[in-house]
Amino acid sequence: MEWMLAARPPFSLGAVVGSHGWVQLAPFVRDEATGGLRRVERLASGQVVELRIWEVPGGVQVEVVETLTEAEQAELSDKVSWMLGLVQDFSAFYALARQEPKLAGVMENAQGRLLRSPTLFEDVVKTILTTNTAWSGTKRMVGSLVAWFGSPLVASAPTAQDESALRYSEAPQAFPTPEQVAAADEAMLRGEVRLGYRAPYVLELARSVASGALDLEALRHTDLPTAELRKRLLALKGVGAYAAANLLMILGRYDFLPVDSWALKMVSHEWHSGEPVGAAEVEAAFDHWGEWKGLAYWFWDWSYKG
DNA sequence: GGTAGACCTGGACGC
DNA sequence: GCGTCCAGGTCTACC
Repeated sequence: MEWMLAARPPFSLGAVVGSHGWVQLAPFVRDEATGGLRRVERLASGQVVELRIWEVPGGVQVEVVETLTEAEQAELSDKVSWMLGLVQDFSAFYALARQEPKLAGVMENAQGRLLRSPTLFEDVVKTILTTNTAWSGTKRMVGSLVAWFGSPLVASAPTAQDESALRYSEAPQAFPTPEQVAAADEAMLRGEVRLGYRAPYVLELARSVASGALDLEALRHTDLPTAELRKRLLALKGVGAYAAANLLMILGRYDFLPVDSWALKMVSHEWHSGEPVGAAEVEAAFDHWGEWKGLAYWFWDWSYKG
């Protein structure tokens, strides 16, 4: 079955998919045939489906092979809308960006939305797995986590033994739920999934969410001030200044910059003749963009391409 | 509040 | 093929 979801204009699915590296992380798959997205998703009912999403005039078309109940279809619509930021409004940012040649074209290209996962749990895990590692390491760790703990798209009838046994699978799988990760132990996350020292961070996060002690998903729709929301994120083990800023961007708050080694290099060449700079210089470079500084930084047309 | 060192892995490099 | 070095953010202990 398939259905259409409307998007606030301007909208470009290609711009969302290309907004950052998330599309390269399982279970996201870039759909080369349509320029859109594919993704295996587990529904609240436990059913596992493969979503296909492509752009149509006015929004996106969503397709799954399976027949869904009304509730399941509504759940998927909510997830797709959140992932693609279909209702996000960037008109205030575009009005400011119009004055800045380095941001020329952001409105015409419908830039602003950042691809996000259906749950904040998934985005926090992925963000933790971007820290202190190369991008290839992030892809490997996320892929391994999905392969070990995700729900398979096509499951044979499980036996009692299968239910308790963990099996690595490269078949298409959904991102694991907090409960599925919480059932692991740290040694397994270190030794098999090879998360390294990040293993206890991911495990603690999963167990906090699974036990109900931490309502992470509530932060997706909170009206907390950005500074307070940042404090909540920084309270998560493994989430520091960079990771918190990255997550705030995903949550639609752009007041803080995700300053990493790449940002330091770019700002160094853009405004300091290649001389080493610190986080303060990066912040200063974009401070005048106020609540939009994160987006200005993200879509800046850097002179240095190295 | 600021800083040094440890954490873990994969890739680059030299032998 | 093996060993060494380095890059990549965050945490903890210490000052």
